[in-house]
Amino acid sequence: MFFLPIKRIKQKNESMLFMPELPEVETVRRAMAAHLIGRRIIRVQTSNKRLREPLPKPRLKALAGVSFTCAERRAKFLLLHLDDGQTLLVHLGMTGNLVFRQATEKHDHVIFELDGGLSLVYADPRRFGMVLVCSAAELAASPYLNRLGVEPLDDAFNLEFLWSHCKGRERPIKNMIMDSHVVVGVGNIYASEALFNAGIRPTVAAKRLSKVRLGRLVEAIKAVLRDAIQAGGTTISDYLGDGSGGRFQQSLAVYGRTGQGCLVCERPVQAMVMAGRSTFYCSGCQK
DNA sequence: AACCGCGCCTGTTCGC
DNA sequence: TGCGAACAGGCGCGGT
Repeated sequence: MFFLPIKRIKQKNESMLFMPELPEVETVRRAMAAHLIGRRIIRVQTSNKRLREPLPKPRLKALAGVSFTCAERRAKFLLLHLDDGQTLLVHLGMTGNLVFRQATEKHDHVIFELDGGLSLVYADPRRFGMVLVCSAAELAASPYLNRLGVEPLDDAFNLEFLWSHCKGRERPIKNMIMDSHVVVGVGNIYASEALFNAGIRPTVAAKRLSKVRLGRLVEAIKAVLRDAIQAGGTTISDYLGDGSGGRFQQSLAVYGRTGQGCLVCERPVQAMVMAGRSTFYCSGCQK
């Protein structure tokens, strides 16, 4: 039994909040690839709660007897392929988690009892996530997957790509990089962090940014996501070793640090709301 | 066409 | 002290 390393964000009050972004989802995918593939489902139990989509209970329960063959990630979706040709399409939403454990907890929504006595649990207190069963045809036609932008860590996400999207666009650069039809997996936290690292103020109109600065932003996005995945991957081996449930913690330069000194220039970190989302930046380091 | 704001959810924290 | 409001955010959708 082990725990998955979901990043915990420190709030003003020192309490912690789960927030799966792309690095966390990739970390979960790697854990599934390592420990779920090849296992057979003995029985499936579900809650009666509605997630983002209603749970397909009959189709979930009908999975008894099939085995997991492959774990993929697309954006923040997990694609857990099965040997009957179907795929579990899982999104962790804001508070979802896939974890191996025996004891049932309050917010468990799907429990896959596996051969070997292990259980895989989908838990999600705020129920922003989803667990769907898709045939190959349904997966290929899925509206959730079809309109997604490029993967930020793919070569296709590069300066030319971002520049072509920013050209002539009035919208703020933060909204642009958080638009999943453009580039996927850049959530609210990493958007603020990447813009800080690139020295770009989140409010700047996309079309005002030079190619040089957009190039810095592309690299900052890739770097912050790569670093976070690296850290998540490190903790996986840790908690497998001693079962202590290691937690991946990201050191954040601006996110959630309103009023605290910038780590570079010591000016107080500014907070504002953009497109309904809290946004953080340093007025000294970001222009 | 481009792009913003809303609503879904619950646990935690804040203010009165 | 108790209770309601505010807040956290991914993402599709409706509206401008």
